[in-house]
Amino acid sequence: MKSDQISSAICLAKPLAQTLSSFTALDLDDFKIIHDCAGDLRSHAAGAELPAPYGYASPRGRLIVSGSAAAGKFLPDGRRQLLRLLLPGDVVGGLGLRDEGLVIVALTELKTVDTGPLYSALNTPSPAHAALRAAWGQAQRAAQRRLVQHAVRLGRYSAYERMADFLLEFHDQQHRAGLPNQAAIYLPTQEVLADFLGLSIVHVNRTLQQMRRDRLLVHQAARVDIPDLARLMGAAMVEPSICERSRVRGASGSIRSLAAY
Amino acid sequence: MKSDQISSAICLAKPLAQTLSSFTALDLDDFKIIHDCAGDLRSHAAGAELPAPYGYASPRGRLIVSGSAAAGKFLPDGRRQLLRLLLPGDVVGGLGLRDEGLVIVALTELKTVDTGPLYSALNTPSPAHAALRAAWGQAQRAAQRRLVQHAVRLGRYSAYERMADFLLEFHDQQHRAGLPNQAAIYLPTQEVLADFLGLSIVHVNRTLQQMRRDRLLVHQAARVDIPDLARLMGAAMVEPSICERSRVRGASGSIRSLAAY
DNA sequence: CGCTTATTTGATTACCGTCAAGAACTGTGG
DNA sequence: CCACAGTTCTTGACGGTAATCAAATAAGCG
Repeated sequence: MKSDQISSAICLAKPLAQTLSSFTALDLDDFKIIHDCAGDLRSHAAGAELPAPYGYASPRGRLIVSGSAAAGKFLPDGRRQLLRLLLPGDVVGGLGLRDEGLVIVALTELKTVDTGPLYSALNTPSPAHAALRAAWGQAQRAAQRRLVQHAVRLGRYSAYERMADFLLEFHDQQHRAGLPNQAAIYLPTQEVLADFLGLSIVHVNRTLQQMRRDRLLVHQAARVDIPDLARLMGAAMVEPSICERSRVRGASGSIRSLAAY
Repeated sequence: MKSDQISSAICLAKPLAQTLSSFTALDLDDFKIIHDCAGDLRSHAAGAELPAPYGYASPRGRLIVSGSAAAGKFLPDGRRQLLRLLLPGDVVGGLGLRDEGLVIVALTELKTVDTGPLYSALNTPSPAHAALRAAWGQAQRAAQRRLVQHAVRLGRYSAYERMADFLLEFHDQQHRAGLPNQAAIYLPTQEVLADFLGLSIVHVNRTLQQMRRDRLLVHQAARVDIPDLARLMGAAMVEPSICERSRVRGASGSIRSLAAY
């Protein structure tokens, strides 16, 4: 294998490695497993619906390496409700939440790879890769918590609260996956936001504007800066004290060691 | 063990046996396992919040044998969003969806038992109880599907659609657990309904009245009759053709054999 | 038969959706 | 480099669904 292929593969799997090690510190063997998930690279056009073998019905799961997608349900009259936003580092299908009945659509040009090695490591009950399994379990539980919180938002939060809470969650999701700038996140189109938050596109626009006027965020194109995380948490009714969104720090050392590998 | 104790235990576990065998036909050994779940019977007063060891944090899971409960999240200002309605036959905690961060409240006087034997059978990778594990897995996936559908309802369904879809789901849930009358279901108070459906109590009342006027249901006290299931499905935008709510029939034979046991 | 809890009803408000149209941004080809 | 078509974003006007407020039944229950 040539060296540029290796570095390319590292780049592909890095968001997953970052995300998992944000839950539990991994060792070098675990990173090798993740890094080996580079087979069967596939592209999907923006707006395309992922066929079952590459979506939740994928037998071993597929890792998103670039682009973004969303899982949701489509109603017969054209309405749709998105339930998960999928970013690089997210794995769909295979083990874990299958979310059956959901459709996955590519929001942008999307690339995925097969997760055969990861699937094998998670399935073997051997003591090896215990940390990897632990991290995987935590990631699955985090995804489940997000779904639960999403239902709570949709049922009982106002548009403003809903947006604030979502922005915090998305912020967490993106930074776990390795986004460097601590105060910035990147949003999908307002139409996608509307279908995710159960709002109309017009109301999403007005809500974002209101939050800008309230200095909760600075907003240019797809990039959003959060000048005061604490105030945004206030708007989302998140107790800053508890902060269940804590992260395991110090994993970056392991990431660096992977780059050396 | 005296004979009346046996019949009492059978009665306790029957909703769980019914539910599981509605997914996959079980054999006698499986029923024995379920029937053995009768230890550590506990009562909780109506309105009480279940302490962690008896809710989702229960190490091996607890089976609801009588009464009803709800899992949901409470907001600091008093709003609450319920996410699951728990009936006899439902198991909370232990294996399966842990739904962390959720609180369980007893809606009525509630009795639960420990599920030690079931937990052991599900955890042993032996070929014995394969059917039990399969049924358990399907039950877990059904619960996950209900959560997903709940989020879709909360996000994109009108109050009327939301109520219709919920009634169908609740109908399915109750009849899997063994409710004999095919056309009837039993509802919690309208306040609970409101907190589950993300509506105000007043609007729940008006929505139910409208459905009564539309002859979608006949409504006396907690009991609701559904004269025309197909029309209700239409109101909930459910394709009657696909009918993913299909049931494995013929399990009643096995249930009878348990009674003989 | 009072007490509490649950259901029902009316009046009013507001949040958010819909409709419509213009502005800004994007990439494309001449 | 600019005209263009196509998204995406923005803004205004209006309407409807559902929340809120308030109070009157009705229904369990000791």
